[in-house]
Amino acid sequence: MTKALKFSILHQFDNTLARSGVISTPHGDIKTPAFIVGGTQATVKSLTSEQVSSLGGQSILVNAYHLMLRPGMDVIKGAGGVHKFMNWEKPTFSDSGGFQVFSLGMAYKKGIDATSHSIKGDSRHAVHTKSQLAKVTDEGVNFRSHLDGDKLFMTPENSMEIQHAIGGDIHMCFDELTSPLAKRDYIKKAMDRTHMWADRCLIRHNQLNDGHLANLENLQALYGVVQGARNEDFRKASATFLGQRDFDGYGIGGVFEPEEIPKTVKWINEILPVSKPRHLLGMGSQPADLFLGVEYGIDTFDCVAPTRQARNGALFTYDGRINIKNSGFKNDFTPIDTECDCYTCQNYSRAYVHHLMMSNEILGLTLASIHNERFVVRTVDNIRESINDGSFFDYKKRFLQRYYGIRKAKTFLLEK
RNA sequence: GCUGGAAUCGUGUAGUGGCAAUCACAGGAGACUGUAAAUCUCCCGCCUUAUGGCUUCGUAGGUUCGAGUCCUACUUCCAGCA
Repeated sequence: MTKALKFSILHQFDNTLARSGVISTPHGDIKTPAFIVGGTQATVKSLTSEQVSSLGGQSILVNAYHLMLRPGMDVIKGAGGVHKFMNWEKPTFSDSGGFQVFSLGMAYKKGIDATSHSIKGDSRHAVHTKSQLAKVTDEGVNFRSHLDGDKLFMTPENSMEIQHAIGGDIHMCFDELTSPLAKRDYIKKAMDRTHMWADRCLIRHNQLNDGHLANLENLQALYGVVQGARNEDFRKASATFLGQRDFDGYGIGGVFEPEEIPKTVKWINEILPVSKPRHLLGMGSQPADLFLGVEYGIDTFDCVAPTRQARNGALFTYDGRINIKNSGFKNDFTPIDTECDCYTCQNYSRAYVHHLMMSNEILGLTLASIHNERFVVRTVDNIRESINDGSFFDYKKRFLQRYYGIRKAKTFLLEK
């Protein structure tokens, strides 16, 4: 059977799960490990597609739920697919809407802090609110549009139909994440449902791909998505179940805490077929996530944090994160990072970006986003090179010690 | 000069006899991980670790148990009239 996606491993790093390779799609290649840029609504917020390309972005991830609501599939089809719609010719991932089952469902207005798996003090009572916008059944998910309250029903099948209409290269199965507060029984139930949905996604996906056989450039790929929260037995069961299916690759979903990355990813990647690419969904807001993910076998990441944090003033430097809005930068005429090769650092100062952010000027969002996205993309590119030339652990140690300080970096360097 | 009005946090305001300091902006700091996010949280008179103490409604008096609030004078500003 003709496949939409080909994955070639170039280097398998000794005694680890880390590897480098190339994912080939109808819209070109992705050198892995790679950082996939978050472009939820068919836009990387504040950046043109040309800017994303210029900063080294190899691929963008768009979202089925958001694009279904607005502008709607008729518009995307009318444009000739998402690549033409947003003038992005490179490989494109699409997400299924599964994350919105979580963020508009269990997590909706409950103050659930994904990074602390706890409930923020003042909103404790909000656990009992019934205002969530998504309710899950085996058949699918009842949504209320977050835009206008409209009733929607999303299923594994129509998620695949939407993703095929969007016309990206790599799709995700429609899945169900569980709240960090969920009980073991529910985590199992959601995982089993995710598996059942994965089989339904695969069937519908193959039907839709059959319709593309006349023009092989339209063939699209599908990743199964591993769930199971923080439970080792569930994660391994999920990897086993999905690993036996004929997916083009795998997404790892439902990881919330950076500390979970090494062990969770290791449990899974020791089981998933070595020959298929693995994508860590939604993680990668700080350098340690990227190094540890790769070390334990991740090939691609996506994360909206670099652009979101940039819009809010938190910028990466090799010496740690800075908040460019802080008053100390008012008269600082040096670049955000003197070693950074991004467009912003080559042309503008901290004082200027500070001024733009304080004045709520939209150019500030763009310059800050270019810098952060370039910083993360370059970091993963450098990690890839370090795998190819055998210097991964040296590079990891040097980078993390400088970024976090020697003491904090130990946490990440002890992992094995 | 006359008449009327006004004066409260850095700024604009709320408070019209009962523990002054509401709201917004400006400012200070923090958070953000498959984007309900150019959003959210905290601080923002002074001293403080404070759940603590102190100060303060243009100035000076007065009325009252009690005044940012009522009365008198003054100062400054605004409007109108000369």
